[in-house]
Amino acid sequence: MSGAGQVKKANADSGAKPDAPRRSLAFAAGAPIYRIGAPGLAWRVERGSVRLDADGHSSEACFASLSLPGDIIGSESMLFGSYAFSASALTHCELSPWPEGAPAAEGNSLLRSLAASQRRAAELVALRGGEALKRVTGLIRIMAGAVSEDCTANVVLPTRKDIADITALRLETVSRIIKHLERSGMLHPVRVEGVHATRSFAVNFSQFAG
Amino acid sequence: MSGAGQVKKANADSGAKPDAPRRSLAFAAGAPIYRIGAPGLAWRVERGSVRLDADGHSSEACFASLSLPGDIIGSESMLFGSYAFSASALTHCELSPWPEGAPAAEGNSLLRSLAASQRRAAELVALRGGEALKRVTGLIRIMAGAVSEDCTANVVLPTRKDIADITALRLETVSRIIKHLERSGMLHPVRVEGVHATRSFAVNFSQFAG
DNA sequence: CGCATTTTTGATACACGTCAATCTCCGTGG
DNA sequence: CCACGGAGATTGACGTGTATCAAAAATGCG
Repeated sequence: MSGAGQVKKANADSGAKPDAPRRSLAFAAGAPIYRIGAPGLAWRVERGSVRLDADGHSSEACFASLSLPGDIIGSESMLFGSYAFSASALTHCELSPWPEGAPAAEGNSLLRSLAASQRRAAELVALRGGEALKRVTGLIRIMAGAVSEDCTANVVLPTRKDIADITALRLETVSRIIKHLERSGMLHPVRVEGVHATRSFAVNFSQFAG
Repeated sequence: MSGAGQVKKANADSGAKPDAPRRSLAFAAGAPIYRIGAPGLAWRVERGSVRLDADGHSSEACFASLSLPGDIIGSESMLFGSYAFSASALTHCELSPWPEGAPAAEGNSLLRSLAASQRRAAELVALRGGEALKRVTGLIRIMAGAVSEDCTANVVLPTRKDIADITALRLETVSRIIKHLERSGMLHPVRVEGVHATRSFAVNFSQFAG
């Protein structure tokens, strides 16, 4: 979603040995990664965030899942030969082919990604109920990842529209809430090269309620 | 949840050969199946519906997932040795140990249950956004399972409270919507032995909007 | 038959959705 | 360098779909 991101794909480590398989691919925020029904590989999200969309019966994509670093996406193609969801980059992200090692003897790896998938699904479910403020702060916490000792972290958020789709709110509501969090001092806009000024924040978790 | 269901467990096929492993276990509506943190097996839902709950930081369980016939639950215990969610019966249900065959060489089976888990998660996400009426009819459609040629099926629904937890609505809202569906002729109460009169319906899908 | 649980119904309030205008940020081209 | 235009974000005013609170009715069970 989020309209206009150009399809800038790039090989992340172009300096690698020529015979080695590609290590990872980078996608700009908003860029499509793969489309439902298309054939392709499974991927591991190395950095950034990815949005999965199910088949909205018309052309409008409907949000299905969120994937963060460590998550596996597109594994259904190993079974069906094609993707069951569309994927697009919520923020700048890097993916690497999965599984990386031997294709067999990965039973435990599958089990791990199954467990991870279920935990992520439970988090998503939680993000779509309860009051709007908690949904948005919940998403921010999940996307922030590692938090330093002083309860501080940096986040790059998706567009307001994408946050709205994830939390089942409206973009205007999300905008109001994020502005409110800024004014409360929980979020500080941070300018990062190449990232929209409205999407990169320093978060102060000590002020978070939950 | 739905409070009071007693813990009536029973071996479903008590007449089986004595040396054969247990085939399946039955649970009454509302009965707890296993608790988060406890050790145990993975199960396949054969009939009925199961609710999974994550760790609500106080004692109140918070809805995490819904499992229907064919779904695998508790597979995380194969990895961690204990359950990551609590499970309880939404309706009368039967479970059988999983995997049933040889414990190894199940790679494909894991892949299938991973794909199924992701599809189910996407359905759940869809049930928690949009207008209340569509959420409830969406859940009814999912729980109805097989639909006959004349667009008719039978469903046994969970309590209003459980439906509310699944759809992120309030129990009063759910009650109003179901009554509305009854009066519109989309739902007909059906009395079934052993099931609460307010939870068993014949559904007429031809009158459903979506 | 009487109690506990679940469901239904009503009245009212508010959080969020909706509609619409404006503003900021950026890239593009004159 | 500045005018222009588009995408995303912000803000305001207003409406409404659900939540909330409260009480009665139905259902199931001992």
